[in-house]
Amino acid sequence: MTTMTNTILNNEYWNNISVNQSFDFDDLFSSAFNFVLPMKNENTEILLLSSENDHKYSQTLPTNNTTEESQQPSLICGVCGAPAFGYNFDQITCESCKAFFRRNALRYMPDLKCRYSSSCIINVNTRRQCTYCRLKKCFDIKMRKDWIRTEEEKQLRQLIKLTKEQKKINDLSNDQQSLINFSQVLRKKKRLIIKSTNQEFVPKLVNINNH
Amino acid sequence: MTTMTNTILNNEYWNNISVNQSFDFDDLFSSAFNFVLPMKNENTEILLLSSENDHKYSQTLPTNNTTEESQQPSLICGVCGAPAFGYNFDQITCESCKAFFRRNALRYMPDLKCRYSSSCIINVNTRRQCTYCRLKKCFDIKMRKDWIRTEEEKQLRQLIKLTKEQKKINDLSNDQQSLINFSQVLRKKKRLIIKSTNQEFVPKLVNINNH
DNA sequence: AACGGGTGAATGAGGACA
DNA sequence: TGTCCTCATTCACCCGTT
Repeated sequence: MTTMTNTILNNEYWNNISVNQSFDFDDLFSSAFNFVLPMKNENTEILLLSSENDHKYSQTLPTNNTTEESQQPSLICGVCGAPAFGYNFDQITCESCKAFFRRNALRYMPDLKCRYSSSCIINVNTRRQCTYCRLKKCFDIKMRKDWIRTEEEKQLRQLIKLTKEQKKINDLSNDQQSLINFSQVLRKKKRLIIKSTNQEFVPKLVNINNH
Repeated sequence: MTTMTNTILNNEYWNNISVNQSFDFDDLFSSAFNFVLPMKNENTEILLLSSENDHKYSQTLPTNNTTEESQQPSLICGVCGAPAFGYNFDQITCESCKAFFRRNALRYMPDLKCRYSSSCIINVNTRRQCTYCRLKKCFDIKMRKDWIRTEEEKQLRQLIKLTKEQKKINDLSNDQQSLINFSQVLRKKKRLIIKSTNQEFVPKLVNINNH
């Protein structure tokens, strides 16, 4: 029954996109949307049932009370509906969807294939069950993957920070003490550099050596 | 970068996947169920009781059990009643029923025909005696066979893993070269710094890392 | 205060082997 | 078949920068 249809749909979809060489997830996504018909998922009922859980969930959460004048408009996550406390990647989301987005938004979509019809309902209870649909929903509500810092950016920030420290030390007198501190910073930086060579920041390093 | 490799690999993979043959056991099962008289299930009460079921997603909750000795809520397997330690395929089960379900849930049901009246009582001692009824009970309590990874999924995961490892190795070998150069640069720089601790070598550092 | 990142215990999937 | 292990993922919490 539906499983069959879903499977076929999925395969058709994936076969199609594999032809397409675009690496832009956004493109992949929009094509996915055009392709997949909204269809009822056999899990739907289960998912809907679980509203009790939702209730319990919101109950138990520490409602940032602090003298109960928590004027927080009690935000809810645009992805899963859990309580949220602010914006993450340009949309109101909970902590877990924030982390989820950070981890997954840059992944290659086909790796996250949905088992069903790419139209899973995402809520607090089901969010863990389908990475594809959760991520799809993140993009749906327009979370910005371009706000995730790249490895390069992270390394750069670190270096800048260390450099600042270094400069501070520099500005101090050049007595023995500062020398000692300095070598500490140097060591730290060296470690950082070595560490960074294990990651995808490498191209930069390689470039340096190629010239 | 390596993403490219991943992509290519993945595309090859997806192109090669045959238009998968979906075995749908739901159908088989529903017919099997029509066949079997609705009978009292000794675990039913447990299942209904299981507002512990809400505990299911308590991972997201701020563990209410804090003060208490975080004793496992002493869960019991919904299939055989043995001690359980968490959810497997969406229901609380013991390790052995988990393994049993993984191994059998995708089998063709008629092969497992019960030699009695398809109403065997399943408990820790009897669970091995009737594969059919044990499996039936698994489905009764709504274990999800669709959460068993398909061959496809397993292969994909494998592929992803291998690709990552490959990448790491690649990066490493690249790095060996760059590391050598880098440490040379570092040494040089260090000498320079020690020689002239009072000057503004800092910008130099930044520049080097920016290229 | 907001909102980036990082961490580590817990969870739950598969696998090996007796 | 059942036990025990490995490993990827999740998310509550915390830190740092702006």
